[in-house]
Amino acid sequence: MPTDDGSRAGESGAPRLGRRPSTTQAELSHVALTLFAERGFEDTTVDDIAAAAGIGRRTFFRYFASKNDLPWGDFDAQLDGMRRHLDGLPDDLPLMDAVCAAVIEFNRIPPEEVPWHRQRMRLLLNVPALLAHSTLRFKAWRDVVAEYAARRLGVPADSLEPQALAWTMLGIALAAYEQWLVHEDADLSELLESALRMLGERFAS
Amino acid sequence: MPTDDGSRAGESGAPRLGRRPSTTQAELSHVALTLFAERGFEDTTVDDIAAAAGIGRRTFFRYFASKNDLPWGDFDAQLDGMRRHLDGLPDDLPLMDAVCAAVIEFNRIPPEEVPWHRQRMRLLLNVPALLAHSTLRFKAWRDVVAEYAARRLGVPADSLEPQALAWTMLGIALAAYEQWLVHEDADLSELLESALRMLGERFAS
DNA sequence: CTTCCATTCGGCACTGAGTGCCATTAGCAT
DNA sequence: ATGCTAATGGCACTCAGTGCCGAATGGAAG
Repeated sequence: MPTDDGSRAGESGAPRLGRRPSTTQAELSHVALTLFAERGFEDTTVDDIAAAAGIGRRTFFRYFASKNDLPWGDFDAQLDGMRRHLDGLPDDLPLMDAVCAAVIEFNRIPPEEVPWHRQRMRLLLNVPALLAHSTLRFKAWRDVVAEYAARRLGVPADSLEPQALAWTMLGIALAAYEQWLVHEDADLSELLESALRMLGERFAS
Repeated sequence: MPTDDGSRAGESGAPRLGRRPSTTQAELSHVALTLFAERGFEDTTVDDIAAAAGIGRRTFFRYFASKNDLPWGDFDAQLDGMRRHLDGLPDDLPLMDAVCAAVIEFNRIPPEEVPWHRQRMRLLLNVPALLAHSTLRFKAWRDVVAEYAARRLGVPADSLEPQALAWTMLGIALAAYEQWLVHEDADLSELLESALRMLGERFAS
């Protein structure tokens, strides 16, 4: 999901009432990522970003609740995608297979967006403040997995089994991401598959 | 490790030079936890804590790098303990068994400290700011696991297999903790064992 | 075109975390 | 007393985030 610059009119059939927004989340995110790449995350202030985007500092905080949210873009939309993908899977597919497939599918990225995604993830996993903040997003991700697992297992989503499973899948995904960031030529999907396979073998013993 | 109030002299055989510290990490942590229990984490300022402890605000930040570090106490010492425990295990014990044993051992807590530990963990896992900050501590925990696994497997500690394993163990531990916090009468060790067993069974299929 | 209304903008002032600087204080040794 | 060492804590500063409120913008109704 690259910055959808240009036409920022579309939207749903709402009659459009009142003053129109002067920018977009994606636009701001794009501007900020560029600044972060130049000066680094810590050395870029919210004032810098607002100024570069041509808006007031106060306005910035109407588009993003915090500076830490900038690299995440529309994560919730992604989550909805994964939720739908999971719900669309046949119930006779073994639970682990389903979850693994969803994780791999969720992290499939078009080749042309790989560089952007790499930069974003490098920021998220390497800047301490962002890594810390990520926890809150990861929780939302885990909830998607846990809720699916809970449905399949016929138990509450906050019970041990779905929760443990969700944590495990997150761990696997992040371990794969860390490898992906280190090895420029690596393929994320392959790393994920390999990590998932490894876990199965290790636990089977 | 409750607050070691009273005699704050002991230490090693250092000749003690210069002015003595006017308080301790444990003391501050204790004061803060009490305030958090009364007013909540967000509504307790660092000024409040410093005032309650009878020190200057500036001094507070010489004992703790941030307000978020207060509930963690001497986590590094705990980590050293786990590291030593792992290194002391026989090499013919299967890797997974060793790691599982260490996780359970690491989270064994004396019955009299259970209430305190519960309050601390409830804070850490329920207050968003603390949960986010926890990520950084969890990373140190994961590194201990990953380094042990790496040694046993004869691969670099930052390679996929140890990292994925470390993430998984963390996830299991936290899933167990969440259950423990919800169920007043639950036993943490049993929850951990049950979660670990579950993961094995699920992956074995 | 004017008026009304919804919605966004953005300045201002404020809180609170965290930091650098530095003079002051407390303990120990000579 | 003098000197050395280490901890203290006040002060001023930066920056993230928030509440308040008037100003700007654009569509719709008159």
